[in-house]
Amino acid sequence: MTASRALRGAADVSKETREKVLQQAERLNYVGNRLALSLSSQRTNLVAVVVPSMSNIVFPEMLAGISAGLRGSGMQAVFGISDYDMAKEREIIRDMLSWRPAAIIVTGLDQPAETVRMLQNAAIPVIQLMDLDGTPIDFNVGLSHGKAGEEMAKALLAAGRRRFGYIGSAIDRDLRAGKRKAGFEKVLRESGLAFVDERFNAAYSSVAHGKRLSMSMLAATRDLDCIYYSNDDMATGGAFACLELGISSPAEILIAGFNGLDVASALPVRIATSISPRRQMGEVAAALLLAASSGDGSQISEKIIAFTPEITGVD
Amino acid sequence: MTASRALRGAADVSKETREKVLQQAERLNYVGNRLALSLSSQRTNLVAVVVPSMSNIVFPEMLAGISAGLRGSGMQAVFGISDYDMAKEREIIRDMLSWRPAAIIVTGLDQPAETVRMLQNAAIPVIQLMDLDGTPIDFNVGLSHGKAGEEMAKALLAAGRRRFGYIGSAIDRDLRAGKRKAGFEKVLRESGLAFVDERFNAAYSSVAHGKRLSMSMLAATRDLDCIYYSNDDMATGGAFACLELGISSPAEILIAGFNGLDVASALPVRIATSISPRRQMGEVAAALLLAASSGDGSQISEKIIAFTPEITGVD
DNA sequence: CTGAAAGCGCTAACAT
DNA sequence: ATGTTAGCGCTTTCAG
Repeated sequence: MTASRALRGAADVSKETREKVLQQAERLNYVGNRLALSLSSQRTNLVAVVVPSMSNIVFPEMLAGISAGLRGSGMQAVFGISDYDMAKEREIIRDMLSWRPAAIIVTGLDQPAETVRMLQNAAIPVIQLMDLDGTPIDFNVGLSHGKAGEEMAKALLAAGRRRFGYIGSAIDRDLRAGKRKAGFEKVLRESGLAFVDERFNAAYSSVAHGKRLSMSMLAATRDLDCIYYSNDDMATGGAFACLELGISSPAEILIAGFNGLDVASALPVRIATSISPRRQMGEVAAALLLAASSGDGSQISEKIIAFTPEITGVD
Repeated sequence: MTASRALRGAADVSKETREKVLQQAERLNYVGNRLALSLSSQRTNLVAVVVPSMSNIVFPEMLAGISAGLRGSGMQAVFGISDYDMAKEREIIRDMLSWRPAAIIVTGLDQPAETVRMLQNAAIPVIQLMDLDGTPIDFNVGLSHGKAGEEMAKALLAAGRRRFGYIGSAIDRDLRAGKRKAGFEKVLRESGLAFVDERFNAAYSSVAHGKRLSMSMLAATRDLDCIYYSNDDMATGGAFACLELGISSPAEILIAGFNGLDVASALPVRIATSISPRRQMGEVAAALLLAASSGDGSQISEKIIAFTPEITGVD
């Protein structure tokens, strides 16, 4: 018992005893057992996080934000990858909950009812991250992808663009990309417009797919002055296609994406994008959850924290 | 006791009883407690993984490989980010070991002595991933970065390149990039050559930094026919710089990187790169560790699994 | 096929 | 300042 106290730096241990304990611990290469600690104390330092993918840099960046936001708090993030599969996500969450995490962070807020029930039942802070379009279970940190699509369409229309193409990927699984497209289309419709051409890829977004689909669209028609992409990876491929085909961009055709990736801003052609603060969202989620589990709920004023992506490169 | 058996599908439970247990579990929204399970059974399903960064897509891809390789095994990966900081890595490892993981995967094999001692003391399979240049603690899956640098230099020399520049980032912390550079330089030296110009960035690699450093190098001298970069992110920035400056690449100046990123292969200019099988390395590490902890060590023939990166785009 | 006993390594609460 | 007791929720082992 005294050793236990000394090891975790409790107050009521004589300096002398503490020294001895620490010394022996060092000598024996003692490593505490968190399983026992957590089981006994009925609390863990685990934060479960579920992301849809690791192949798109935005999720790792978000994880880095969470990890950084948690640093120093003693909390430890545990990650699971759902591959954009709701059934897989449910199993991952079930599995993670069995570790009795202090909180859980999931991507988006389109979980099916059973997953929602599981999450509610866990009786821990739940944060739904990235998206804002839907009904949150508990906390919600993100941006409205529908609105992001709308705003981009408005900005492009204001800049005089009229003939739009759309290029996307796995639109059935990447729900947030779908919401952006829907928002974009809504604004187009309100101006009596529609996409001139649409091309999709069954697989997930990548620069190569963006380029390939762009090449095929541009081979079919040049009657375009803007192409909206599901994200910046795809858009980067579009920029490459323009460069290769000698299409002057943005003059002739403006490439528009979403995320504000590092690579997009360095591109030799200017592209339009909405900058999503994914790292910051992760940090904010971490801060929120720290506040929530510190018991002092009083300092939490809002359960929903909304970000607005900044649009750049339109003109 | 019977419930415990029924829940984990043990054989010796009557069908009838099992049904009843499962039904009640469902009704009560029962979620098992892994803390208790692991404490009691003296084993966990956790695999600790430490990576240096989440901002470079290669590490998330490696994690995705590990995660995929573990799927179905019941094992769960837990990730920590060291920010290329050996002291931080040590603390993360210490922390992770307190969860009594079944195995641990760390990036590279340049851990300081104290970390090595901790790892050895843990008495679990240790896999050092990505690099091969050094003395492994236990298992080692990766490629020789020194050799990768050498081979790239040889290939470039064979293709007739002679006047080389080097552009890198955080070379003091990214040891593997340093090994590639050292290998490259060694081969240059053997041909009586050396880098004409070198530029470094204190921060980590990014397309933007690659572009910036390339612009400044190309403003200082054009007496180059090849620039070797610390990796493909930086090299992509170099390709962008060439495009913007109207330098014909690869004809005039060839851009050479490392990793074989998706974006690099779609670039409108051909760049040279070594394709590192990072996802596959993750999968192999997972398979290895599964074999190692299944107790059946007999099926493990090699403790060191070496990959050879394929060089592309040199000519 | 089911149950009872003991214990995993730790901490909370209560002595001393 | 240190020690004692009980128990976290499960599994392992041994009995029935």
